[in-house]
Amino acid sequence: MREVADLAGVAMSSVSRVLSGHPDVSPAMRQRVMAAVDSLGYQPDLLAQSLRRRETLSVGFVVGDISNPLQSQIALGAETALRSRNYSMLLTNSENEPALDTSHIRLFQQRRVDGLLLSLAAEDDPQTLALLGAVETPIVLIDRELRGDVGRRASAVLSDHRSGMRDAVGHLLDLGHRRIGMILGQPMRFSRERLEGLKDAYEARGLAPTYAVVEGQLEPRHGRAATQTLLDAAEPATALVAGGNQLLNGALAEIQQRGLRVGGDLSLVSCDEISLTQLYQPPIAVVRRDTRALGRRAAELLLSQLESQEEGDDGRMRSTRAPETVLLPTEFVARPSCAPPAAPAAA
Amino acid sequence: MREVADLAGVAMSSVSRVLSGHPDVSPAMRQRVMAAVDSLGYQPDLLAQSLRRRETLSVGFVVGDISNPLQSQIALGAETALRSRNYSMLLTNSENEPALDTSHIRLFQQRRVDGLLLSLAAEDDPQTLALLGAVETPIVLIDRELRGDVGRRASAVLSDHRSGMRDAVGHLLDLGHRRIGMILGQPMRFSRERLEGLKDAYEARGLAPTYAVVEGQLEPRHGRAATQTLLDAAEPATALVAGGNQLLNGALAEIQQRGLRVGGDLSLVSCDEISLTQLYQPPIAVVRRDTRALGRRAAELLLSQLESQEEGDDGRMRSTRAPETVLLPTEFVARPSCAPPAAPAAA
DNA sequence: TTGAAAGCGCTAACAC
DNA sequence: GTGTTAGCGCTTTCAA
Repeated sequence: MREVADLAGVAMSSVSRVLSGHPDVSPAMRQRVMAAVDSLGYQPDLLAQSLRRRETLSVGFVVGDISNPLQSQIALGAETALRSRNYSMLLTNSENEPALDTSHIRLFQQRRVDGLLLSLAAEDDPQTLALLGAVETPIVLIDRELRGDVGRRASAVLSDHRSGMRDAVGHLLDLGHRRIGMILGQPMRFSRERLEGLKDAYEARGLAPTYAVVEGQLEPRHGRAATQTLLDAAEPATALVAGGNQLLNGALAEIQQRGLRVGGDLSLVSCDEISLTQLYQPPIAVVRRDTRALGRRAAELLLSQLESQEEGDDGRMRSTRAPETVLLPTEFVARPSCAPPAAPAAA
Repeated sequence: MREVADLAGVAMSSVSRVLSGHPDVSPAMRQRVMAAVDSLGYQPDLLAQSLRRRETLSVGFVVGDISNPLQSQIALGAETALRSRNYSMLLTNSENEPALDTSHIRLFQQRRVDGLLLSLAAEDDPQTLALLGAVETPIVLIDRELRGDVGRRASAVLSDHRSGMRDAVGHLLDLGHRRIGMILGQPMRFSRERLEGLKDAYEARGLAPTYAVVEGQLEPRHGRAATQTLLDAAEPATALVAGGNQLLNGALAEIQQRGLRVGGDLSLVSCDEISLTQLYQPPIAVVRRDTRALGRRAAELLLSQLESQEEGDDGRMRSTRAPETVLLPTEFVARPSCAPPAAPAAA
């Protein structure tokens, strides 16, 4: 920048003003400076700019595992939205370890990110909650719900898992299934809501709670083990609901191993659309949602917090806008993986 | 840091030395400083540190579309490796637009990233090549090959698509297929290599080149359209090779629409393993590779360049290590999606 | 071994 | 409208 100023024969501050679009600059000055900038191919140093301006135009995104299609779609939506407003995204994987969540959040703070997008590994990790309580920047939780002050101070985008699952289980019940087996992941909001949706459907029909639920990790191994459990029970499940694509993978592996026909011997519903659910034969019914929009809305919530910031008495920036929680819909899509039970339950 | 120094009653420079592990610090000093750091919960500002040290411990990753499983697995591998050496990853999507590639690379430069991990949208975009020619930091290309000086100055991790495809097509030929239809993406290295592998297999058996190839974009739409083309040809293909998971999606959609049985009416091979290829009935043969290792090796190449840097005469850092190119294997996995043609070709 | 001082590249008062 | 100056938070000579 020094060079640009010299070449243009003006002060550095003038160059700075031109480049940052300050209103009080004469056209002549703008001309000279821009000419010098072009001839030198000058690019401002965002690092120095950030240090001085006290904002980095960067956002930290903590995700469990970016290789999971669900999460990478969220990341895409978020990155695209952030980029459209000139923010960059720092991405890190927590490997579903709360301890990594905290260390990454700490690192992002040291990098002075302007905000945090969090898809946490746990909703009740004390370390994480304590750390988040001390975080100064806006936070947006993605499909997570935190208790206490932290939960109240953070924005969030949530999916309405409950209503989609209510429809899904309702569909199975209406087909005649009574022993429905549900495979869930970690005890977080999405699991609780799905379970509630399941209960809703039974209750709405005045049916006894003859379902079975197996909780575990959102991993294929658990999907497979849970499927075994549910199929080997005294009263085997006639329909399975997999609470995520990883669980579906495990469930399908077990189903195939046993030579069961999906839709024939066993009905199946999964959560979140992936190419497998659409192209499997028979196609697999899903509770789906717009995952990309989930990421996009999360970024938008964060941006709206960032863009409504004012300098507080202590010199720190504080958002003037209250945190928001957005609930995005889910939709049950019936497909041939759901059919009446092979041996119909007594009506 | 000022506060820490005051509390400990020492100079800021001493605090700095303690924190950055300078050898010449007395144990007493270390004690005092660390006590102050702990009591204040001080966290160094990485931004200021970066500005001064002239390194950011950050790497820019430009990817076409992170929601693509292939690319998100690469990203996971890369991020994990970078993180293990304390680097952070800035991620951006080019949406397969060369123009976005360049603008993102430019942005990353302004953010003073220490290096670039690039999965470019095109291998021959003049703007991109010109820009890369001016980039000072180490670059690692991911499954891309650039011509000229730029290509020589950059490191790269490449997959050996050719040999895996040679085996795949060889398998189809040995089953009796002669009209093999190949669906490829953009004209980049991975497409060229796959085509070469195809040719290799025909030539190795002394067969006439009775294959058909359709090039296009790595998108489901192209996969579908190409499948139509290949199946509606005067001499319809009896086996299809899809050069990527997006193409497979489109191809399968068309195959199902036509009511064709994979493995029965039509043999099928895809590239890169996804849950669909493993769990489809029948399972789909693939040319697979360790995508996570691809990302990991890319990050490792970059790190080895970064860690062997020295200050040049002009004050800039230059790596003393020559760029490396690593070739990673692919492996053909035969599966029931490949079977003898319905109407066997004349032997 | 430690401290004082300069400065990374930029912006924001403040003065002219 | 433009220039001068101070300083963001840190590291790194240099001198003591």
